[in-house]
Amino acid sequence: MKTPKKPAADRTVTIKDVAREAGVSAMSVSNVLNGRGRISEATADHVRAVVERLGYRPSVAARRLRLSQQWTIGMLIVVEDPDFLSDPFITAQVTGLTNYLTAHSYSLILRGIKPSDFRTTGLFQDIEADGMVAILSGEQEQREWFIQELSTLRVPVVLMQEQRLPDEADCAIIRQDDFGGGRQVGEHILATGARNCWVLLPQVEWAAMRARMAGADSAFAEAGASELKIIRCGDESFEVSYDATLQALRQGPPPDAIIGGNDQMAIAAMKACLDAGFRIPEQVQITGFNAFEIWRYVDPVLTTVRSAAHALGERAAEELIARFKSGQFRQREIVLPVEFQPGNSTRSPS
Amino acid sequence: MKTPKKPAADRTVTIKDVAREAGVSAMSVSNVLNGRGRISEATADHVRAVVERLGYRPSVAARRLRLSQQWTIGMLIVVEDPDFLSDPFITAQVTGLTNYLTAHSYSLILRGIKPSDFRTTGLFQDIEADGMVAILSGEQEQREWFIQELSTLRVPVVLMQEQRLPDEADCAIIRQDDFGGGRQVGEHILATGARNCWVLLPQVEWAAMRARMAGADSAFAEAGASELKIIRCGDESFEVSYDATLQALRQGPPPDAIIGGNDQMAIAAMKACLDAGFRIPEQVQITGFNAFEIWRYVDPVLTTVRSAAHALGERAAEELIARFKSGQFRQREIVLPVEFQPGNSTRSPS
DNA sequence: CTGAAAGCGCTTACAG
DNA sequence: CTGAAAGCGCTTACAG
Repeated sequence: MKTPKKPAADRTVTIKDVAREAGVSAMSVSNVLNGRGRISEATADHVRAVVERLGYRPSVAARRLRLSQQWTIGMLIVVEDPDFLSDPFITAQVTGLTNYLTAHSYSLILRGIKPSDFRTTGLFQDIEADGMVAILSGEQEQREWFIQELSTLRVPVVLMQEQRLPDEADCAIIRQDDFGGGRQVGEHILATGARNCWVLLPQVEWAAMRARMAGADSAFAEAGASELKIIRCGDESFEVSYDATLQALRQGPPPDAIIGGNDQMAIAAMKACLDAGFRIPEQVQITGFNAFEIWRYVDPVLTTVRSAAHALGERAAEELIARFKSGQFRQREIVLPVEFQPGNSTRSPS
Repeated sequence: MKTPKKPAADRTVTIKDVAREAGVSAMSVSNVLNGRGRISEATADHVRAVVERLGYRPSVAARRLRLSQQWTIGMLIVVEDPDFLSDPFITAQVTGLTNYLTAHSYSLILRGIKPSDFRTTGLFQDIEADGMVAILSGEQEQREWFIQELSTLRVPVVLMQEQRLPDEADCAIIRQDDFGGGRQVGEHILATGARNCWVLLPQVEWAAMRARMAGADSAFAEAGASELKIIRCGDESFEVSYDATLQALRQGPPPDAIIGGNDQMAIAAMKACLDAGFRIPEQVQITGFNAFEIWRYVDPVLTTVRSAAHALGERAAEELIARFKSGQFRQREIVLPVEFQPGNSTRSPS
């Protein structure tokens, strides 16, 4: 037996095949499928039947080339940690983004990049998208450099959690009210009578975390309380935050309260305090930030701030799609509210 | 003043522009850029300089159409929970996948789909990718239906954590040794003297979770211990698992041990036991599965099984890319090992 | 209501 | 070593 001829079914079915089979022109098929132009119902039905029978699926690549539109958003996560989705604050943003995009027939291309790699090669230059969303970390100067690089793609850019609107025109920032949340944390702690407080921050700072601390700081400054003492952790991991807290506790008297840069760090600090023999919240109070699922896992339940991460992602998608339609961002700076959420790791205000 | 003419810089720079500017043909530019054909060094350098000066960026869409290759993998996550990235087991797989793909110049399109939506419309038919990776949940019958639908895309498919190799030819499954891990958990618990045990499972089962329990079950059956009692939780969330455990505890004597379907559920069960006044591990032992960061957050530290989630994602990408090159999967069923990790939520074997 | 032609921006044989 | 032509699979004016 000879090698059988490649069956027709194995070739890609194109719009021409459908047209030929249906006895119409390719453009009629296109019109039927896209609901454009005027086509008689009879023809349309017939075309649809042939499409179904042949299993025709339009080529997205051809459509993209023809219309120079990609129906795609690129999401860039620029963090040092290769396990870039381990932070629930990031995953919630990604989820919100992709859920909104899917509902509006857009695709999401997801990519994590290390800042160090970013400098050497354009690791996102091959992403052909109608717009980009980026989560940046690191120093201000580095972030500004990223933003400039991003602008070379010549597509609209939304920056998540960036605090300062860049000069680039076709760019919007969207963030939650970290400063306000931090301020509420500070006020709450002050109201419990705490005065001497620590702040737990990672070496590589997030702009958002800095804003949280600035908020707490402003409350302390107004109240005339002593300055917040910064405890630097190598990173945000449980282990490192735990060790940093324990070491700080060994070097002197404990603080009245520890303000964690996020929930993860706060929980590590809580464990460190407990292991060092302090009672929470009687001796040391603890606060976190973000209120993701883990915040309930600990005992006592963490006082924290409920963040709008999922909403941030959704909103980014919404604004971007609106931008595509109107030609410019309707708002270049968007701030979503956060909600203070008292737990049992702090005392009731006296 | 009249409307200024659209500046040249605003038009997309094509390969023709570069060719004209460099005084060569478009194909020479293409050859220089792709390192194909024989081009004199002098010409190549000149072309590269012009590319740089004009800020030329090749059109991926055109390249895709021409070569009918997408350099893109689609990742489909079919779960009921719209917050589909909240499970660290899933995010670790996604991260492993995209990290490997990025390193090999592939893009990842990420999409979460509800099983219910899946049935009605092809929510992934518009994804034009060279291959697909899917994480499926739900009943066996439903998953089989998904797999069939996926095969209509006519691209290679890798199924994560699927236990049974489907009939579809161009399809591979990759999973970790959940059965073996579950068996080790069972053996460990039996060795501590526990006999009367519960198992915590969500209503909507994961094939992997079922395998874990089957593993534990086999150890119990061999030892002649009493059957594992299944406690059904509405879902995997902290709240629901907590409530289900508490309710079960109220209805009769506590078990010697509770085997959680994953870490999250185990931690919820642990809290429920503690809140009900039981000591862990003296009165009730607890085990989880996966060993993600949260397993350390609790006290006592959870006995669990370290999973290979990140490696699963990487491996999926690797196998898929190998499949593109060779024309067929080199292995259709891949099982990665897991590692039992004893903590303090179980007693030492006596 | 329907169709023939042109073109989106590339790359692959095929010639020279 | 270099180039002119054809074509990937669509859709958009433009005619009829």
